[in-house]
Amino acid sequence: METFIERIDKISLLSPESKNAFLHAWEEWSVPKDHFLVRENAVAHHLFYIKNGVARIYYFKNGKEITEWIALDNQFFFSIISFFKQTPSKLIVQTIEPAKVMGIHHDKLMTLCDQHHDIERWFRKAISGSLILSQHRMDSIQFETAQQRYEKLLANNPSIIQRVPLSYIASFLGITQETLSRIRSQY
Amino acid sequence: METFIERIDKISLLSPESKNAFLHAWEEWSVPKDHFLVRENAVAHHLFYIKNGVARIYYFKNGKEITEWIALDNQFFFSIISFFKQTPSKLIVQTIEPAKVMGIHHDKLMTLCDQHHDIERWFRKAISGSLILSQHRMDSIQFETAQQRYEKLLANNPSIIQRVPLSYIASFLGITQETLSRIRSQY
DNA sequence: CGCCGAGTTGAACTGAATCAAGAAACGTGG
DNA sequence: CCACGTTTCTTGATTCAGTTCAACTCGGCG
Repeated sequence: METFIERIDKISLLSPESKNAFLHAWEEWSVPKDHFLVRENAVAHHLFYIKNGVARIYYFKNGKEITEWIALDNQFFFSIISFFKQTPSKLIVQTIEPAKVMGIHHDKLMTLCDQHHDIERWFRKAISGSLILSQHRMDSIQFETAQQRYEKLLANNPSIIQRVPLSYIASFLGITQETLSRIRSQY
Repeated sequence: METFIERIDKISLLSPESKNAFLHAWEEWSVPKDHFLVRENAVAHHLFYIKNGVARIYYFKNGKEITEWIALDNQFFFSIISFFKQTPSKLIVQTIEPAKVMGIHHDKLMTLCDQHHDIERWFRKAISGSLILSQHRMDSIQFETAQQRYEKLLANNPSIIQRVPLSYIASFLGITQETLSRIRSQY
């Protein structure tokens, strides 16, 4: 299994000193199911990494939950707009399984970016990766059918079906629960 | 009118030396209407800034043109995935009006990012901005109706209607030309 | 046992796409 | 400056993927 350090190195290599400073800046929490990492209308102070477990990012739109992201083991995730702008947002970040979560505080990360050029580079590359992901997701939502999106999810992430309620997955795919149910019944 | 330097400063301030090195790294071209800045299946070597004129980013999907972005005066724009990965892509970047365009070569920018911490920071912040934009656009495509998207475009960018053919705008909004025409006829 | 939340199924509806003609605007050569 | 062809835009009829609303099934658990 991939470790946190391997995951960091994969994005961009750091000097030993930077790496040391960087790793010490992360906190680690063991949290139960349904634990809030960021509450509604709060500022997202942390960039997260989920070591194991599942978390999701969602919000309420006309009284309905919209799941914007689901993060499984060994993924970085954060409430993008709130974290960058350091302003409150509707987005809620919550675990949906007991989880081991790492987090680095925004201010701490900014300080480290100022002090260590290679951490700044690391962060720049991490964000580039998010931007690429975001573009792919947009393309998927705009041009793929519900069925295609579901199949892609299955292919890339088979375990998600066992671990995440159908309603969250549907919303994450940008469709209703009923539609997802109908798609699944075809198999 | 906003200058190139003001636009750079707005993203993140640079030291005088860095700014000098940075500004000298940009090339400037005066190009006619319909000039290719990046051709199909080519690698996007440049990050662009359009001083005046209009450019668009598009590609062919099942024989049809899909307009992914339209850049008007004083905007940065680039073929995101191709530029970051430095791999060929279907995306074509082309002017649709005579334009004054600035561009910085990928390798040059990477070198400057290595040499100047504050240029690295500048780039990081620029990308964060793109990521925020990308998130907003995704939200818009997923939840807003064609009408709402059109009205928002009108509000944010009234001049675009005079300067860009309807078919490009429709595709940029993620709808067909016919639908856009029907929306417009309601006024 | 009976309830309760998660998932399924059915029928009607809808926003937008598609396909197919027309109408307007545009520019190029006579 | 007009005629002609081409491109751009509009209008109409039909179709479709997915939503909505409502009822129903199933498995677990107090």
